[in-house]
Amino acid sequence: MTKPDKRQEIVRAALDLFAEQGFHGAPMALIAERAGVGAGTIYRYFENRDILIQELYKELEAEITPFITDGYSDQAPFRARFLHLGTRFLRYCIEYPLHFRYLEQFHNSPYGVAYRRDKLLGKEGQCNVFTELFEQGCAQQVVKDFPLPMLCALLFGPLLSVARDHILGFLQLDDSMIERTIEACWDAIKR
Amino acid sequence: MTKPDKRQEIVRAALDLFAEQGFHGAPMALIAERAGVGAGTIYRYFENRDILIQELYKELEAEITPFITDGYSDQAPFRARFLHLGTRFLRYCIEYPLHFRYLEQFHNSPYGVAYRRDKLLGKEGQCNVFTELFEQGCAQQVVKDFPLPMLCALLFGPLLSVARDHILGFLQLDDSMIERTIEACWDAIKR
Amino acid sequence: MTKPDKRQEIVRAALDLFAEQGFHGAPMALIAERAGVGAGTIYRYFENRDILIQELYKELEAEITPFITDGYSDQAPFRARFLHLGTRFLRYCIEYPLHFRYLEQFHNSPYGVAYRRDKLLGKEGQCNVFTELFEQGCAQQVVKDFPLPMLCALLFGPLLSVARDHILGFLQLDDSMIERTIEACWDAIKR
Amino acid sequence: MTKPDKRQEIVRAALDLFAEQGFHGAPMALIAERAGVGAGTIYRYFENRDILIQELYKELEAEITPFITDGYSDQAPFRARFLHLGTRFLRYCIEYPLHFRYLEQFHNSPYGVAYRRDKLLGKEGQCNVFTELFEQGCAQQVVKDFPLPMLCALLFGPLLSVARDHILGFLQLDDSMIERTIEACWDAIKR
DNA sequence: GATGAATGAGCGTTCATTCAT
DNA sequence: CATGAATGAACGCTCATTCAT
Repeated sequence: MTKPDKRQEIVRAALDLFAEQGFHGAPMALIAERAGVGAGTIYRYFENRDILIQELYKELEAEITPFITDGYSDQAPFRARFLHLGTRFLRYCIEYPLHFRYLEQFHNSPYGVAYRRDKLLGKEGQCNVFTELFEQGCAQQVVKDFPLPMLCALLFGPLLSVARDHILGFLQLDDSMIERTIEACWDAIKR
Repeated sequence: MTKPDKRQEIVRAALDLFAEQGFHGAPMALIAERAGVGAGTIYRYFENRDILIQELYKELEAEITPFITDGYSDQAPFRARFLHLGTRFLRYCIEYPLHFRYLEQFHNSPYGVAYRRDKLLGKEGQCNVFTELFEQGCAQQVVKDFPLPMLCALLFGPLLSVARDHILGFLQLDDSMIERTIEACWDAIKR
Repeated sequence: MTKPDKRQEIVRAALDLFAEQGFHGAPMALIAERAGVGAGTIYRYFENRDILIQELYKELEAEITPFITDGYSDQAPFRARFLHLGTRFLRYCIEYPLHFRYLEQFHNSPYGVAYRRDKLLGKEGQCNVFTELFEQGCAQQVVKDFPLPMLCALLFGPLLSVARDHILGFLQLDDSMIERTIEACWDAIKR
Repeated sequence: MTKPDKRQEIVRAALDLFAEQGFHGAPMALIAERAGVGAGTIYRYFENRDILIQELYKELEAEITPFITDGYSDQAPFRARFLHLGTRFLRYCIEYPLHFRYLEQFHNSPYGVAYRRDKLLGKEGQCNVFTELFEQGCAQQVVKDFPLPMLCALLFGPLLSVARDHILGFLQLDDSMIERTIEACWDAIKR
C-alpha cells in the first residue's frame, strides 16, 4: 500500500511551490526534491502534473469548508450567516496565504475554468455552503434578484481582491477592516 | 521603414493567442505563424517575450481609457459619474472579450503584480480616472471611509468576475443587468 | 547512482568533436549523438556548455602532468630536467593529437585567457612543474634573466607550433627531431 | 562602380570587431552598423561571411610585409637581417594590437589551417620574406639543419606568444626586452 | 547601387515523463 | 514500492543571408 505520508509530503511541497513560484516556477523535479522523494514517486500518487494540480485544489476545497463553517448555525438570521461565512472566508485567505495564492492561481488558469464548467454551480463552486445560502436568500427575498453567479461575484470579487492586496502589502486588513469589508459586500447584495 | 502593419499583425496574433490559450499556450513560433511572419520577425519589434507581453498590456491600457471616458463629464454628480465609468468599463470588457481576457491574465501573473507595484497607485492602476474619482468621493464623504485599494476591490472585484462569467457563458449580461450590477457596486461603496 | 561511463562517453565525444571541428562546429546535439546519449543527458553531468568546455580542460590538465613527469627526477641536473619535461610534453602532444588540438583551442579562446588570468601563473599555467623548473633555473642563473612568461614563450611557443604542424602533416617529428627541437629551445633559454 | 570607401569602412569595422570580440562576437549586422552601411551592403563587397574573414586576412598580409621590410637590406649579414625582421615583426604586433589579435584568431581557426594548407609554404606563410631568409640561412649553413616549418616555429612560436602576453598585460615589452627576445630566438636557430 | 526588414534554420537549454534497477 | 538517471520534444532566441524597394 502507498504510504500516505509520502503523498502528504508531495502535496505540501507542491502546494508551497505552486503558491510561491506559480505553476511555471515549480518543475516536478523541484517538487520531488522539496518533498524528499524521488521524481518518479510523484507519479505513483498522481497520474501526471495536471492531475496533481487538480488534486491539490480538491484538498484545499476539503479543508476550507470546515474552516468556514466553524461556529456556523443554519438557524441564525440570514444577514448574520452571510457575515459569518464572508468573514471566515476572508480570514482563511489571510491566515493561509499560501493556500489562498494557490486557489487564486488555480482559479485564474485554464484548470479553474474547466473546473467551474464541470460544476456549473455557484461561484467558487467549491463552497456549496454559499450556494445554499444564496439560494435561501433569493427565496426569502432578502437579497437582490440576481442569478447566483452574480451574487457570488459581488461577494467573492471584492474578497479575493482584498485578500490579494493584503498579502502583497498593498492593504492592511485588521479585524475591524475585515468586518467593514464584509458589511460593504452585504450592502451590495442585500435588497 | 518598418511597416507598422507587421507590428500590428504580431500584436493582434499575440493578443488573441494569449487571451485564448494563456501565456503558456502561446509559444513564439505559434504567434509568428498566426501573424503570418517569420519567427525572428517578432524580435524586430519586441526585444523578447516578456517585453512583448508588457507592450501588449500598454496598448490595451492606452485603448481602454478613451473608451471609458467617452461621454464622461467631470461636472456630473458623483453617483452619475461612478455609474458612467463602471458601466463603460464593464461594456468594454464585454465588447472586447479577448482584450479583457488578456488584461485579466496579465493582472493575475507576476507581470501584473510587478506592474501594480511599480505604480503603487489605485487598484487597476491603469485607469487613473478611477483613482481621481475615488479620491473625490472620499473628500466629499459620499463613499465609505476606505483606503483606495479597498474601494477598487469593491468595484473591480465584482466587475471582473462578472465579465469573465459572461464571456465564459456562466451569466448573461444585458443592458439592464449591467446597470443593476453597477448599482449593486454603488451600494457597496456609497456611504 | 550516476553511471560514470555515460559521463565518460560525453567527455570523449565532446573532446573529439571540439578537437576536430572547433568549439563552433560541435553543437550540443551532435555531442550527444556521438556520445550515444540524449541531448538532455549532458546537462546532468555538466551545468552548461561553457562548463563542459572548462571541465574538459581540467580533465586533460589532470592527465598531462603525470604523463610529463613520468621518469622525472628532481635531482637531475637542470638541463637534463628541462630536456626531459620538454620532450615528454611534445610527446604527449603528438601521442594524443586530439587532446592537443583541444588544449590549443581552449588556449586560443576567451576561456583560455580567462583561465590564465585566473591563475596569473607561468605560461601553460596548468603545468606547474614548468613553473618550478623555470624558477629554479632563474635562481641558479642557468637560464637567461627573463620573466617567467617569456621563458614559457620560448619553450611552449615552438613546441605547440611544431606539434600542430606535425599533426597537420606539415612536418614529421621522429625521435631525433623531437630531441633536436627541445635542444633548440634549450639554446634559446640557457644563459 | 562600388565606392571603395564603403569597402574600406567595412574592412575596418570588421577587423576591429573580430579582433575585439572574436569571430563569434561579431555578427554581420553589428559590422554593418559599425561600418555605417546597410547589412546587405557587405554582400556587395564580400560574397559571404567566410570570404570577408579571408579577405581581411589578405589585407593584413599585404600591410605587414612593407612594415617588416622597412629599412631592410638584402645585403646585410644574415644575423642582422634575422634580427631586423624579427624585431619589426614583433613591433608590428605590438603597435597594431587589433591587427595582431585578428591574425592570431585567423591563425587558430579552421580558416588558418585551410589557408596554410593551400599555401603549403613557409611557416606563417604570409611573410615570404621569412621564407627566403630561412632558405638562405640553410644554404649558408648559418642556421640549424631544420625544415622550414621548424625554423618558423622557433621564431614565430615565441614571438606570437610574447606579443599576446604583452597585449593581455601578462608581460611588459620595452625596446630592450624586444631586442633580447629576438636574440633568444636567434640562439635557438643559429647553428 | 544601397538598404534594412524579413526570414527560418539552428542553437543551448528545460522539464514532464519513463523505466531499469 | 521507490528511485533518479535518461530521454527528447519543445521552447525562446540569434543571425547569416536575401530581396523588394
